[in-house]
Amino acid sequence: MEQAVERCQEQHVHEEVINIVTADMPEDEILYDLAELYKVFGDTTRIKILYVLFESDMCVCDIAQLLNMGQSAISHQLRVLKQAQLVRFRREGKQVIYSLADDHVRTIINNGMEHIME
Amino acid sequence: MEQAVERCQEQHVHEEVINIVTADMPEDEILYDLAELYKVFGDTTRIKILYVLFESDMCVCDIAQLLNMGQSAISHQLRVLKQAQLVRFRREGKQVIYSLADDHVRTIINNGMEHIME
DNA sequence: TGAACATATGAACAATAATTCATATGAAAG
DNA sequence: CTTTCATATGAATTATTGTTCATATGTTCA
Repeated sequence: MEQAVERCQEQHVHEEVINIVTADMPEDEILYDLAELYKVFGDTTRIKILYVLFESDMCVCDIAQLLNMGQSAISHQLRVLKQAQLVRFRREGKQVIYSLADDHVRTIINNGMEHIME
Repeated sequence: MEQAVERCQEQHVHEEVINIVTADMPEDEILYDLAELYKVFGDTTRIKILYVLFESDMCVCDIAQLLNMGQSAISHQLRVLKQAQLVRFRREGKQVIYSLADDHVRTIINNGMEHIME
């Protein structure tokens, strides 16, 4: 991660710009969290799970069935989604029902859709 | 990727829901593209590059310098951003100047920010 | 309490990806 | 046309991640 500063022969950015960039760049921790969030969206299986949950709360087993995947794989991915606070869950008897955490999920996915649909 | 269908003892989702989910789920290719797009945002270095370009168009060397990273690493990541159509570039003499492709980038990043800032 | 079902979890393996190093390409200036 | 500077690219290495398999946890019902 550490690296010697590389420098153009002549510097091209104005001092002013450097100051603005440095001032506006969020803390490393925030940038890290942001990247972590997008990583969560960066997997087809998880995207599919979210799409399923757009329509209806659902138990693990039914999600696995709908996506034609193993229960364990879905469970692992649900954990990732849970940690990112994108889904919530409640127990109902033997089952665990998952649902979307909030509407950010829809917003974020829709924005992505817009971009790739150009 | 292929997997035997796993099925709950009793099926819990209504037939109706299955139909809706199946109807509303985008093509696999689209879901793949969507995941690919988010993967691009899912890396701190690329997020930083985008933040830098929010403020000003910039050559590779200056980006590397601002982020205190190697020229090669930045160049590799710019290629990824370029492929995702998130940045554009133009040649100016010996330098290659990169800039944001469009405003989706800001929108997407801002949405992510909102989520993690809760 | 024990059997059956639903889910979670840890280890292992395969696949991806980020950075570095070395080098190639390409432009400009002498 | 040769040197220098800016960038791109391929190979190698290390780190990360998704899925599977086996098994543990936890709930219900007989």
